[in-house]
Amino acid sequence: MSSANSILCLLMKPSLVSDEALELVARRFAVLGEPMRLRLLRALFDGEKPVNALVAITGGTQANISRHLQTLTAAGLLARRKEGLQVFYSIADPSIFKLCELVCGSLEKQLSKQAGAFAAAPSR
Amino acid sequence: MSSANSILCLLMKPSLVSDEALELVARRFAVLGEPMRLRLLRALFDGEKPVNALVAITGGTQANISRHLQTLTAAGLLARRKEGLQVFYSIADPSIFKLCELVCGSLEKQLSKQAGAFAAAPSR
DNA sequence: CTCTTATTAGATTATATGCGCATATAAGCA
DNA sequence: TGCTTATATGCGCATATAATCTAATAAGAG
Repeated sequence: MSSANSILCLLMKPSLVSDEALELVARRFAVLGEPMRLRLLRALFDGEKPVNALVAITGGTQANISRHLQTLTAAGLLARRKEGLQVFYSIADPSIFKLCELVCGSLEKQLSKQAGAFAAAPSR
Repeated sequence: MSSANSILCLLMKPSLVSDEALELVARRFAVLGEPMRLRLLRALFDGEKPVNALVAITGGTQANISRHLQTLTAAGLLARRKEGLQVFYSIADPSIFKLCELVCGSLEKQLSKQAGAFAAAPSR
């Protein structure tokens, strides 16, 4: 059943996606829609790190970082591992990688097209 | 240069993604983070439609739909074509399809795993 | 030109959310 | 038991943005 639904998704029939599912999707995108949270994900791309390291890397306040980590974890994107005083976070959902890839590629293409509109303007 | 950057992206080195690029990515995710905008995209998955049709399908007010269409167009996700009195919108960025696929799949997996945590709890 | 229809734009309000401060909890150590 | 470090959270402010209302523009018909 899960795979059948997945196949529908693959067959590009999102009109069959229910409104509830759509809200979940929107929520996930919204979670990814904050620069600081993306910075955290970027910092975690090469492996798990404790909170204090993430605070140092991102330059945010400890409280703010903790909140964002909570948001990301609640969304199922990060995993939490406690070891003594420290808490280690790591990326739990590998789909993040491809998402980043896709959006990066799309934005690149879009920007280079816009740039080309200036440089390669025809004899119009 | 563009392709080199793309390759870096493909090689999973987002730590090299600049903060500026990261803001752009966040913005794109944020645009996709509103349910009504996803409903508009869903309505457009099978081809271009005029605004009044989108208003009817989504059930939103005309003014609100217009604003969201503007947001999506400004983000480069939709294309606008005017024909007489009507304005037709269509999906301009095909990466949307794969994005939806990825997130849908990820959420599906996540939810079924959560469900399984209840049903298939071992003899613990 | 005037009327009608389709779409967009401005202004306003309501809601949500990021951030920082202070503090609370938790874990280890003396 | 205190003391220190690491992390989490309650609260308030500022801001961003979604939704609604009221017009304003644009395009065709009479």
